[in-house]
Amino acid sequence: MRTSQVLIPTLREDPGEAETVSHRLMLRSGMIRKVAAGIYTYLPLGLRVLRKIEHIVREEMNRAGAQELLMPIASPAELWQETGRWGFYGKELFRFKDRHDRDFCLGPTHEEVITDLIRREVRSYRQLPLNCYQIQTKFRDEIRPRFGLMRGREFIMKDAYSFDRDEEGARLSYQKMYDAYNRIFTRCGLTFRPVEADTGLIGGTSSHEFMVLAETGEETIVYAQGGTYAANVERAEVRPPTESASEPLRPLRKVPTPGARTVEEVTTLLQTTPQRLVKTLLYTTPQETVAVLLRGDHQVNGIKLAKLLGVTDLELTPPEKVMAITHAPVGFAGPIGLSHTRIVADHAVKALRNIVVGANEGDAHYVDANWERDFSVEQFADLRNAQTGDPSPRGDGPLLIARGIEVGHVFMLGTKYSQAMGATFLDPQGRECPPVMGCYGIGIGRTAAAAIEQNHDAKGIIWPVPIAPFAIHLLPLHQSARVTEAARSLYHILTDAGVDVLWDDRDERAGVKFNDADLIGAPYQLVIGEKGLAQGTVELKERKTGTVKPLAPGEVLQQAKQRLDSGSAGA
RNA sequence: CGGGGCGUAGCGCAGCCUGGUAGCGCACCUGCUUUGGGAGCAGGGUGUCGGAGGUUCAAAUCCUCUCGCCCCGACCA
Repeated sequence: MRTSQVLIPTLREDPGEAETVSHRLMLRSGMIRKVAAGIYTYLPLGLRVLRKIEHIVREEMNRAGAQELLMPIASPAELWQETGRWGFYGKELFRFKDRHDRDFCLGPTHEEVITDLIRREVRSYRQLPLNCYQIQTKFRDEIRPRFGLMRGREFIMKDAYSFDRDEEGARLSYQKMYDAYNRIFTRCGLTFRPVEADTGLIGGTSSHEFMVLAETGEETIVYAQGGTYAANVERAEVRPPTESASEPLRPLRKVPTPGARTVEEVTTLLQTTPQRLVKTLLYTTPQETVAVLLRGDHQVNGIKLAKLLGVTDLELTPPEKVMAITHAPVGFAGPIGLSHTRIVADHAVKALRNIVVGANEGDAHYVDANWERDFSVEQFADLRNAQTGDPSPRGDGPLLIARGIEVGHVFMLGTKYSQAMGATFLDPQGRECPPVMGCYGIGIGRTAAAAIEQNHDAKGIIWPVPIAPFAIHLLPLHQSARVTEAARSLYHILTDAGVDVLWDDRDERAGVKFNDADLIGAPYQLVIGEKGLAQGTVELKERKTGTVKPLAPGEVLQQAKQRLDSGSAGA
């Protein structure tokens, strides 16, 4: 393709609206433009990347035995009412009425629609298993869209739904998708990791998220160094400590700690460590307020806590209410003398002796407090986030922390939707059974964004070969007939051989072309200038390393092919 | 939804505090020169100062309301 004939409006300066690397570079390289918050137009360059990713996804989904179909983006309220999600989903579900005043929504996901189809069309176990997928635009009216394609309101997603005769079959379908996802992200040239994920409110037996590893990732994952265990920190189990402190109990004392509210302030003042302090956090649910005890250096895990309490709504108790309950400002709450409030504690607290806790009065803490002797705990549980150095729950080494971007999610659904919607088939014994379902998503645009987060430098994007909008950026540096002719000739040789070439045929200076090429990020640049041609060479330059290889024009095709093929290993 | 911030030329910004002719850089158009990492000179066009009210002789600037967007937290591909 010629630059003069494609709309690639590159920006020299960073747009003010973008903070994140991928967002900035997508705007600057002319891949996307914003239409409204979280809603974007994909320009030719951006669309090419999406298509490349979609192509890989299609191939691997088909290979895994899934079949493509396409569901509507609008669906009637009735379907959502059947599963209760019309009421449950909240404002994220974009609702509207048609001219007859009937309720509709834009599909944020398609369990209802696909299950409706299956209940109509599938009668017999002989028709199962079945795995249907689509690549389609989804709409979720996100509370806060951000980071460009990373979290849009409108976004392109591959979603697949499997239907099986039984649990065993469903596990198999799940495994096939798990394997397919591994192949997909490998083929995309990404460094990623499947991690155990929280199953959320949907429940179910199994769920994995596919995380592209990147510093800027929104998710925190933990993994066993050298081992196999990896999980989203939301889910990662923390085992109770195996040993308790054995030092003798010292008498409880109250000490003044004026103005010391934070763990750091208190431990500094009392010359102790966060490991010997227990913080008391008050959480409020629709039913009650609960005190949660955690070791000073540990972070509460809201999901674990919500599960323990059996609620979905949970928030830190506001300061006025903390004052009412503890008779002290925030920062001085403690378990001693805290009446009428349930106290739960993380396992780690049980193992401690002679700890520092708040005194439930302003500017004072207790030291050498001890569980059982000085205060009671209703329940010990795993309530904290795993952190670096914690033992892996699988016993395969200490845990490390990394950041990741969730690009895919595979999920065992069980019969939640099939039962709710009365989808059944007849098994060999003639009994009516609900199919066991799974669902599997991949964010196409987010995968593109994640690829940029993972592959860029100060000058721009460095696309992995398999998803690059163009494999080679052809850069004639001069307007002379000789250079132009050499460019034309190489362009045709390469494109005829099936290589995606972007030919910068603009009348621009070398610097402009180089900078745009670096920004757009084709993995290779083919530089043609008078200087080289005088010696009978052109230059093949690798974007990632900057390595320049002088070549005779006749060698270019073979050399380029060789590099591009090795760059897309696994394809 | 809570907290913070921003809306001024296509893009990036200054001007606002202390009211008085709307500016700078880039981009764009014309010409000449230049041409291997975002060229130089000369000339040129560019604005409902996000919107609506109000105060004032006078509002980009002060006040009120409103819309949009960005960033930080609870949701998710």
